Amino acid sequence: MRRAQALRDALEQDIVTGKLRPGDRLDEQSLAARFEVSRTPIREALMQLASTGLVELQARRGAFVASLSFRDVVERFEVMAALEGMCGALAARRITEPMQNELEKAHEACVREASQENADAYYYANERFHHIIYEACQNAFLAEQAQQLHARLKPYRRLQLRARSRVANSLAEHQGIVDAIRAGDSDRAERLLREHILIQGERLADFIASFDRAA
Amino acid sequence: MRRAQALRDALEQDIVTGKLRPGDRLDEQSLAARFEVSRTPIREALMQLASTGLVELQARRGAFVASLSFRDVVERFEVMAALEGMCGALAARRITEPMQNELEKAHEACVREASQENADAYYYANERFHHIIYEACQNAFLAEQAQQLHARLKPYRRLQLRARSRVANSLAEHQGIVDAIRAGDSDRAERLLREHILIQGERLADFIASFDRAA
DNA sequence: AAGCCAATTCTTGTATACAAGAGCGTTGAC
DNA sequence: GTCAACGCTCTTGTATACAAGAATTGGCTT
Repeated sequence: MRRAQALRDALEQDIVTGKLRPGDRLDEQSLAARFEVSRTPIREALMQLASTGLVELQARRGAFVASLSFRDVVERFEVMAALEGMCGALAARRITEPMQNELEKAHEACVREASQENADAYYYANERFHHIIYEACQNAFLAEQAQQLHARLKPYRRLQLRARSRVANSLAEHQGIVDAIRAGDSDRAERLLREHILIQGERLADFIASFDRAA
Repeated sequence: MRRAQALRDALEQDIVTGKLRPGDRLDEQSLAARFEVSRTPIREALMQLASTGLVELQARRGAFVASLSFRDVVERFEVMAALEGMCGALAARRITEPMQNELEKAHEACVREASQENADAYYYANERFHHIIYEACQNAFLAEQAQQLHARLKPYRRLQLRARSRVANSLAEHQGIVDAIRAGDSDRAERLLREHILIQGERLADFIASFDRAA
């Protein structure tokens, strides 16, 4: 009945949306009761989530919603930068004409949404822009890895979009990336994409630092 | 009793060493009988292996030793190149003095083993060299990702070491990498390491191509 | 009164029993 | 003789029962 898969998605949703918060204990029995299944599929779902890093399993102590330290997050942004840079470099060499068109349309959508001042809509347009680059690199494994890490960093990426100026800068960076890919300039595409991500990490660091000072 | 973990390691060993071959069916009952445990920890181990990509789970059809297509392997070498490049770039900026010394000793060990014509010993010396670079980047997540992919590519990397000239070239490349890291030249370290890996992918492609022609 | 030890309880980890779907073989009909 | 359909078996997926370790609480000692 493939229940475990559905459970995995449900729990993932709860974690990403913040319904379950970092550090929360994930008791097998309670979850089993809540979803009206036995502990077996619950355990499967938890292990799958652990493999993606959303959940932390402590031996004989149970499962907890993973809480990334500041350092953990910065480290992941660094890796994300490397992966996206590689995607960009490969995309610049390998992108197909239809994909290039899609990329430019996605960029235009970002510009449109940014002017509407709708943070959520802009976020999704931005997400689509990046996903197209992942696909365009013609390396399914790389695309999958990039997408997985992208998803993992989702809650942290949203934080730093709140700064108004960041959106404007982000759009300018996107334009440069689109241009580099269209020109087939893989070195420039890689460098721009990598910086685009690293800047996000730095902005996040600023945000957290200011938060810490306020507290 | 944490049996699942031990089972995972045992199966992983069997797969990496070739005792279990790509495409082999992993029957839960047989494995349970062989390891004298119930199916439950076997299933846990299989799912963990699936998350690392060593095993492929087909719904309601069971587990199989994952067989990577030629394309899959090339894709993974591309990603490995990006990750190792990043490790090198960060290591050049962040490596500590003791780590630098360890790296140079590891390189010397490679040179020594290469002259002995002992393929296995060289392989392990080479592995240690790369692991030191992973650790030296001071990014635990990146190091973990690199190590995991490195392990996954192990069987394929060994293939291309058979060409004698490859070992000599590999040593020369290592020397360049050591120098770049010592000099703190992150761009050069990144480029050299990336090429070092991409060359392996290409040599492997040559090897497979020649194998296909012979067949 | 405070701290430590022990016992009980609660939770995870494993075994076994049961359900359901997929594959395969056999048999019957054309 | 061949093809198709039905049923059986074998395997996975889920539920439940049992074992073992961890935490907490209560009592005892200092």
